[in-house]
Amino acid sequence: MQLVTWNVNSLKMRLPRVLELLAEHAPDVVCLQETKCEDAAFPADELAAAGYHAVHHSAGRWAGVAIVARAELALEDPVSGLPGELRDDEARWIEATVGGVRVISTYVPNGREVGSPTFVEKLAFLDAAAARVSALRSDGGGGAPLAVAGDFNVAPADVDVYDPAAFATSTHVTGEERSRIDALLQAGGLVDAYRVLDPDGAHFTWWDYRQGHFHRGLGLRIDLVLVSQRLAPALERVGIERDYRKGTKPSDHAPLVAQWAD
DNA sequence: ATGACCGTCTCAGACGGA
Repeated sequence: MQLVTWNVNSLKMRLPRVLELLAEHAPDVVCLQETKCEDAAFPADELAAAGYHAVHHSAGRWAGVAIVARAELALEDPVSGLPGELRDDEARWIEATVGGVRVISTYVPNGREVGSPTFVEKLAFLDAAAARVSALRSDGGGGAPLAVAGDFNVAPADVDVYDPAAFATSTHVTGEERSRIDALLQAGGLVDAYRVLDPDGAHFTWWDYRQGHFHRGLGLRIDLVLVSQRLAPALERVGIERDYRKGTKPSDHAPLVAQWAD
């Protein structure tokens, strides 16, 4: 299976680049974040013309997540929302079973400032995510493996940050956030798929639009695909498609592609 | 290339993003 996760920063603005990705990679599944797309405006027809269908969780102008799959692959048992999240109107979590894998697309709250109300919401969201993957792990009757993909808004280690000193007082790097990523992995029996094949490399998935950060190599690795441990030996490729951060109307995030043998 | 972001909702400027 080939799975892509991509924070598109508006599906409406990014649709040409999304269709480009579908044509180039022909992925089985694409997890999208920040669709910023009302239900009525969701581009189902354009995706269908490309041979894909989708389930979508919308909050209107902000956030929004979707799971897109090849039309031949059913999107079974879709569930929107995360039990225990403090803001259940923000559309940050969606699940569906695709090809025997329980796939989740998530957009973790940014947190803005350490200690702010939204930072508290971010930590609570990560706690709720850990509880949810623990439940999915234990009650999976058929033992469906998990793929939790999305924009976690946490850089798991200092190597995932272009300048750790510059982030000394920032969100995305605190012990509180990183320990919750570790707890999420533990709760779900998951591994960070990117690190399975590249244990040490400094490679990023997000670069600020401002000040030429992309061209200066100043980014963060905050987009992750977390897979059940039993999938780890089957991983064939986990790569960041940097070219999608270039060209006409790029998102500030690059797609992350994970491929494993079925 | 010596300056410097993008998208949303609304229509000049706020708000969110990380």
